[in-house]
Amino acid sequence: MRYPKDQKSETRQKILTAAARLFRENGYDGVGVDAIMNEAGLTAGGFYSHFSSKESLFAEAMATALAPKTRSRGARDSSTNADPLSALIRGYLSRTHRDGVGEGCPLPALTSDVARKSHATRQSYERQFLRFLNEIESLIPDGSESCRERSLAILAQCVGGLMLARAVKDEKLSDQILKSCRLAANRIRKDEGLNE
Amino acid sequence: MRYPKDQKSETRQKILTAAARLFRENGYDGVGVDAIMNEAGLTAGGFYSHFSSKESLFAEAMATALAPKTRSRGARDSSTNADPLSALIRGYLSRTHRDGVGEGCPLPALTSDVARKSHATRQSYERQFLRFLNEIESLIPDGSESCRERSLAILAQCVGGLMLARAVKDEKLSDQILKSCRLAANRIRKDEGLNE
DNA sequence: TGTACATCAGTGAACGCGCGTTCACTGATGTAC
DNA sequence: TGTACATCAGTGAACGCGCGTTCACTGATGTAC
Repeated sequence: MRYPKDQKSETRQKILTAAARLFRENGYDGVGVDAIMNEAGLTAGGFYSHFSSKESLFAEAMATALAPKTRSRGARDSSTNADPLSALIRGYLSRTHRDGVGEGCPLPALTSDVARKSHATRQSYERQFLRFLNEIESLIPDGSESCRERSLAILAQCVGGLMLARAVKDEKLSDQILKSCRLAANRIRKDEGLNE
Repeated sequence: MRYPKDQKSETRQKILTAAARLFRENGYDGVGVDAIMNEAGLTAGGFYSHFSSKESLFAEAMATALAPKTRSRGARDSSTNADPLSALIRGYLSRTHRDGVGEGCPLPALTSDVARKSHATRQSYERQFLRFLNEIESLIPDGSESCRERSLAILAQCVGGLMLARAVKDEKLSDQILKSCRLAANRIRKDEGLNE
């Protein structure tokens, strides 16, 4: 059957959304093309009229997961605390974000997968990485010393902390990890510079 | 043929060593039992007289990689700096450690794999994680405030930083990540407490 | 001391299964006349 | 306006391959006598 115009791009988007969630939850090797297509309400065979390979879908799905809808990466609360970077840190290193792998930031979930993939995939990853990094940097008051260094340290603190909090099964310990990393990341945020 | 006594445990050790390296380099799904056995100088069939499954080998190999020989986890230099925790941080977040995945700390390389494995595997991981955490904590001067919090934050900073430094292909950026995380981790080490 | 036998670490072929990918086909819609 | 045809998103079966695991077998060494 021939489908209404725009249906193809909608389908493509559905596949991307399904893939972005399933990859985050199960890793690259943990989901098959079949499962992704089923999740999108389709059958496996149609996949290759939208994407050239599983890996290229993976690269696009990573970008989808990291890029747009400001909601992602751990619900940012609009609570009392006025500082937007502090709010981002609190949202990122929250229980909600920890328990919502499928909707969360792809960096803790997929970075080690990416590191073993092709040049093109890694390049795409790096673009998204830099975009996120710049977002953090833009939230540090202008003119502060060593903005870039502090952004990198905060990002690594967040990514490492969330990944470890997810891997550990003792919930007390997991909560401790989140809390310690929140404190440390905020310390970096507030300090004027990192140099001793 | 029947082999000299002690040969079996030596073989077992060879398999573990090979697995520990190959898993770190390629991830759980990136190496087969076949490749591991070949690396150990054996054929695939013999595997199951040493281990009950690939996953149980994985759990033991993680422990092997994280546990003993004080050399691991990024060569600790015995350089000018006297403080042992500072030396650990410098070694961990070094180019050498970044470029030597196969001999380095398994946490940045294998944590996301572990998070998707069975209860037993995760439990084994958690024991090793705590052991490493205690090692860091023991290097913080006694009586300092919030030792545990600071150890956790330092560990997450190290693990996250190394993982990101490896994933990024721009070497300048990768070096920047290492340096920023070194500074941040040392800042946490030196500060008396994390609470504001 | 010498001989026959039991052991069992390791071999290598085979198995079954799942996965990424391909392909001939379908059939509702858009288009040409 | 109506009819015949072309299109092409999606189907579903099939393919080839690699992987984890199994198993009958091998043969050098240890042990019993």
